[in-house]
Amino acid sequence: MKPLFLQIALDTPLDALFDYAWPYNDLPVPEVGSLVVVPFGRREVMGLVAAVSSTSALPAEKIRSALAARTELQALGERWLSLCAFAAEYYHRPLGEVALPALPKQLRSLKPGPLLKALKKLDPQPDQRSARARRKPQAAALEEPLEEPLEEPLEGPLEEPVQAAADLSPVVVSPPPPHRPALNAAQAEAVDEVTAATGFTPVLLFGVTGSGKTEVYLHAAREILARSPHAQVLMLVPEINLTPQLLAHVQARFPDMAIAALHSGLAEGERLQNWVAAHTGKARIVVGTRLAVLASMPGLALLIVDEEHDPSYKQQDGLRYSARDLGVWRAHQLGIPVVLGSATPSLETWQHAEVGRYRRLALAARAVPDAVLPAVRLIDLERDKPQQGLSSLLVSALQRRLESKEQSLLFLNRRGYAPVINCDACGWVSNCERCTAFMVLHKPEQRLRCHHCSLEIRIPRSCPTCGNIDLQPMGRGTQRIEEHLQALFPQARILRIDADSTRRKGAAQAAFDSVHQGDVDILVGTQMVAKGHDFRNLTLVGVLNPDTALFSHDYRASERLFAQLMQVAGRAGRAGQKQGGNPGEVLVQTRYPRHPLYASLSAQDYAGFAAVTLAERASAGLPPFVHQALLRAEAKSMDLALEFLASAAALGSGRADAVAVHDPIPMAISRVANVERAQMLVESTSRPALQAFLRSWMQALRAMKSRVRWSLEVDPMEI
DNA sequence: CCAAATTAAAAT
DNA sequence: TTTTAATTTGGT
Repeated sequence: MKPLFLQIALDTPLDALFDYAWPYNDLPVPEVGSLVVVPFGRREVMGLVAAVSSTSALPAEKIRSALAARTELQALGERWLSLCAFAAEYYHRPLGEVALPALPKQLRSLKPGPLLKALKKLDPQPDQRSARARRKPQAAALEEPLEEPLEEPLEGPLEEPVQAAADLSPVVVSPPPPHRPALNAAQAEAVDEVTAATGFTPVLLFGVTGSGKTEVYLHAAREILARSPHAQVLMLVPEINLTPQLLAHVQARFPDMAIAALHSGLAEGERLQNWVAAHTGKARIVVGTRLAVLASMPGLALLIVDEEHDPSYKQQDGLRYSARDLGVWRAHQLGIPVVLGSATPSLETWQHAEVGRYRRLALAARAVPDAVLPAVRLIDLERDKPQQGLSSLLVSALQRRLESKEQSLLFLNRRGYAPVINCDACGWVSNCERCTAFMVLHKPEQRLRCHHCSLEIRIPRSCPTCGNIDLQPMGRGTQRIEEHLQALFPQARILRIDADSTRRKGAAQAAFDSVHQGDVDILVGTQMVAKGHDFRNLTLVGVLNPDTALFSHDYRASERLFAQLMQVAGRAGRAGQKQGGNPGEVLVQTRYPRHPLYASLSAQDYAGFAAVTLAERASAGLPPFVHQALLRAEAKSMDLALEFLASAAALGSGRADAVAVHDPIPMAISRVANVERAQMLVESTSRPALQAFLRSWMQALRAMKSRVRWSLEVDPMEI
C-alpha cells in the first residue's frame, strides 16, 4: 500500500509532529526532508517532512491534507535532519522549533518566488558569490594586509599537487597566482595532523594572536577540498564584523571557488542565495557566524571554529545552542576533523585536550618574523591616581604614540557616556522605571537609555525628587573617554567604535577601514575592537576598567576577562616594529596589580591560568567538572516566578537520580521591562543522568500548564 | 447592554 | 507560539 501520511515538523512550541494526508495520486509523495505547505489552525505554514507513513494514529476526521510540496528544492538530507534532531533533544525543544528557524526566512515563505530566483541565479554562473562579497568594502579589505602577513610568498611543499587539482574550472584562463605564505614547522605539522585524520578528529589549535592559525585553516581546507569535487568546508567566526575580513582572505586564496557567507547581517535574498549555494554543494566554502553551524552542507568534510572560546557562539535567545558544541557534534556525526582555534581556549575545550579527548596542537611563536609579543604592564591605580579615568603613565604613553605617529587603542567595555547619573543633594540615581538597572547617559543624543529594555528618556533638567539642578554623571563609558581624550589631545584624530557608533549597516566596516588607512590616532572601543582586527601601526593598548570582572559572582567572569585581555593585547605591535618606533605595549590600569589573573596575563601564560582556574573549578564542583541546566521563569511578580520554580523543583524531586536541584533565586537583574525573573540551577556530574532527568522533567513541566513563562537552558554560560 | 479585557483551549 | 472563542469586567 502506498504511504499516505506525512509526519510534519512545524515551528511551534508544541512538542509533536503533525500528521497530514497526501491525497494527490498523480503527484509524487514528498520525501523525508522536503518542505511542504500545510494548513495549521487558521493559518497556512511551511512544514518539514520528518517521516512518511502509511498509517496514522489519529482519527481520520482530524487529519487535514497538505497543500503543496516545495519540489524545486532538493530535500534536506538525513544527516542534516539528525543534526536538528540531536539539537532538539539535547536542548529539549521540539524538532520543528530547531529545524525550521534554521532555514532562511524566504525558504519558509509560502510563495516559491524567492527560491526560484535563487536557484536560477545559482545555475548559469559558476562563480556564485553574494552581491555583498563583490561590493566595495570587500575589495578594500582585500588590499589590506592579510591577517598574518609574511615576507615572501613562498610555495610550500603541500602546494603544487593541490593547486593543480583545485583548478578544475576550464573557464578560468589564467588566474593570478594567489599569495600563499609558506608554513613554519608548527603550522605544517598542524596541517598534517588535520589532513591526515581519518574519522572524527577534534583538534585544538592553540596559538596566540599572529601565530598563523588562519594559514593552518586555509592550507587544511585546500588539501581537503582537493580530494573531492563535492567536498565542502565550514568556517565559523564569532562575529559578523569578522566575516568580511575572513571572506576576503578566503576569496583571495581560492579565486576559482564558490564561497558563501552566512550570517544574520545578510539581506533575506542574499541569505537564501548563499544558503542554497551551500545546500546544493555549489559553495565549497562557507564562512559564517554561529547560525551557519546549522547550514545544510551535504559535502561537509572539514569544520573550523575560529576563536572557539568566544561567547558569541552561544545563542542567547530562542534555542540557546552552542554553535561550537553543535559543530563538534556534527563533525562526530560525519566522522570528519573539526579544528577549534584559540589563543585562550574555553576551559571546557582545554580540559578535553588535557585528558586527550581532543588533540592539542600548539603554535608557539608569532608567524610574523620580526614581531614580538607586546609587553604587558600593570598600572597600579592606587599609586598613579587617574584623572578622568586615565592614569598619568597611560597619558604619557599615548603622547609618545602621537609624537611617533603610531596608533593607540583604549579598551573599555562600557558604552555610553556614564553608566548612571545621580543627585549629590538627595542621593537620587537614574534607575530605569521598568528594570532593576541604571539608565545610562548617552551624551550625543542627550538621553538616558536603559540597556536592558531600551527605554529612552530625555536627561532630566533637575533631580526628579529634590529639584537640584546639579545632576552628576558617575563613572565613565566610551563616550566620556572619547570626550576627555579630545580635550587632552586637541590635535589628535580620535575614533570611538562601539555598538552605538556602528549601528548603521556598514558603519563598523567603514570605521575599521579608516583605522587601517591611518586616519585615526587613538581608537576608543568596547569588546568590538578586541576581536580579529589587525592594526599594523598600532603599538599601544590601554585597558581602562577591567577590575569589576575579578569579583563577579559569575564564576566564568574571570575566564572571559582573561580571554578578552589576551585578545585585546594581541592588537598591539602585531605586524612587527618599524625602525625607531615604539615597542608594542599593553598597559592595564588596575587597583589589584597583584591579582593572580594579571600575573598570568603579564606572563601571557594561558596554560598557567587554565591550570589554576581548572583546579578551582574542580574543587568547587563547577563546569567543566559538572554539567548544568538552568530553568528560568518570568512573571508579573517575583513571588509567582519563585513559586513556579518551587513547584517545578517539587515535580522533579522524585526523578532526580544523581542530579542536584538547587533553590530558586531571583536573577541578578531581577526585573527587565517590568517582568520579574528568577532561575533555578540543576546539575550533575553525569551528562547522561542530567539529560535523562531533563527529559522526564520537561514532560511533566509541559503538562503542568502554568501561566508563568518559563524556559530551559542547557549548558548555560552566564548564571 | 455592548465592548473591551482577560482567560482558556486548540492546533494533525 | 498564534488564533479564536468564551467569559468576566466595566462603564453606561
